[in-house]
Amino acid sequence: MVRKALGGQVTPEADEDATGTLAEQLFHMLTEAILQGELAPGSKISEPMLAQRYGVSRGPLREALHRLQERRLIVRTANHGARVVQPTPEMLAGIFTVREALEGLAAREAATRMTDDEISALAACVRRHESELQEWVDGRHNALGKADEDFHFRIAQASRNPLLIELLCHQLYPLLRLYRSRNDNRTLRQRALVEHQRVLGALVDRDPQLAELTMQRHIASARTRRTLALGASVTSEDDR
Amino acid sequence: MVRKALGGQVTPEADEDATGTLAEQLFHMLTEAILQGELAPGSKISEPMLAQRYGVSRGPLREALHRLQERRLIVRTANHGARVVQPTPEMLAGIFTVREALEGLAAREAATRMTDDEISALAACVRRHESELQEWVDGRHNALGKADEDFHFRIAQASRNPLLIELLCHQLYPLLRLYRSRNDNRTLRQRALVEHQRVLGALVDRDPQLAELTMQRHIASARTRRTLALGASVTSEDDR
DNA sequence: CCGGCTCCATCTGTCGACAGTTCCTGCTTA
DNA sequence: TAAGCAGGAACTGTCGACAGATGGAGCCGG
Repeated sequence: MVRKALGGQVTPEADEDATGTLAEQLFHMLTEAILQGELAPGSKISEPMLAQRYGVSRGPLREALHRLQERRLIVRTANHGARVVQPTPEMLAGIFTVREALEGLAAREAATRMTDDEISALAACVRRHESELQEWVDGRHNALGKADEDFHFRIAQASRNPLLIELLCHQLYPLLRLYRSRNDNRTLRQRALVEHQRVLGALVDRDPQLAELTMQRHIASARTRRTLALGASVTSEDDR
Repeated sequence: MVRKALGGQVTPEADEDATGTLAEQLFHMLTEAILQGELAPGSKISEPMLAQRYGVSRGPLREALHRLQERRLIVRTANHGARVVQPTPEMLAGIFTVREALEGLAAREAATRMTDDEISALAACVRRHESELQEWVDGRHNALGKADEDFHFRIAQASRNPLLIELLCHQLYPLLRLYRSRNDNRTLRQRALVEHQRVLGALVDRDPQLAELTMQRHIASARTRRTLALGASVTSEDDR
């Protein structure tokens, strides 16, 4: 009956979802809606509108909104309502700076804590990434983005640090998806693959220092790519 | 009448507090109550009881609880209620590991971004710490703890990274206060003062690398002190 | 023609009440 | 006597409704 009664172990894949309570479901639905772009960045969130749209009352909806506020996906001002967060280049740079530190830490910890099975799974993940890159078809970049995220997700899990896992997987990665748009071309992904292989190699060698360094350089490389590609994304979009 | 009617500019210092809305007030009150120990770690939270205690309805209270859940100060399970988070030595170690990375990053960024005035203020903070240490009186460790936190708080602010500031000041530092108990003696605080002076020196020299390293060593040193002092606090773990 | 004021529609914040579930208590029965 | 079951009390989850506040439309005066 109880689904997450376990105390200290973290299931590597199973995300919490469909927990039964409406507020929980709404929280996940709204998170996806924001990250998918269904709720436009900067747009105002009307509680009655959303309540009708999802067929629920305003009570659970407001509870979900308060959680989204803590996740920095929406901004609430008293008596003015909530707005979807507006991504800025400065915030993106800040996210990558923090990510470089945290993912480097995760890779360093993973180098000593990862099991052989997990390393094998990670290697398979990289190979899948590679094969997907060979049979490239435009319009599939969505699946590729997931393969990339899966790589980082597995390393975060292998750090065995619940707080670090939470910060990376549940806070930084979602925020990054706000910026993940049409800036994935083949050259960049090939570059990312090479860097992933380097990190994997360091993990196979159980070399914490090298794992941290290769991961940090990978994030830094991704930052320059992302910020450069973001140059033309000045959205003139706004509504009040 | 309108308190924060401005639209696009964010006030650099003013923290949200006493916003008028009950859910917001409750969120801060409950945060303080948990961190102060008024709500015992691991204890169950009864919504009707808390609602009566603060003289509000369950609606705003539940909204505040959902925010606390995202801050990892309480744990909620569906249809079972909420419990104040139970600190564990493993979690403490994880917090310090993350903190070492993030505060090192903050110190590195602060070395180049901090203004001269901010450095002066930080130096004054360290001197105040020093003078308080000289006129030591037992029972005042609470004020000293604030002085220490103020030091790290200022450096975090000087990183100019909103996400980093949020993670450190609003997530990690509160979590740390859960463990801050009666383990502050004079020798340890003297040691901390010396380390603070080293970090300050690196910042005065505008040396990012040295600032990061001294801060990381300071956190690591604090970790060993804290975890050692925590040896006897093995609370009999159970619930449910 | 434009600036300011008034009134109103809408929304957010808050409350009380109802339904479903869980846990505890007490009784029944082997 | 102990295990199992039924009943009820209390709590969580959810909903609809009311009060205060905000923003805008429209009117009036300069």
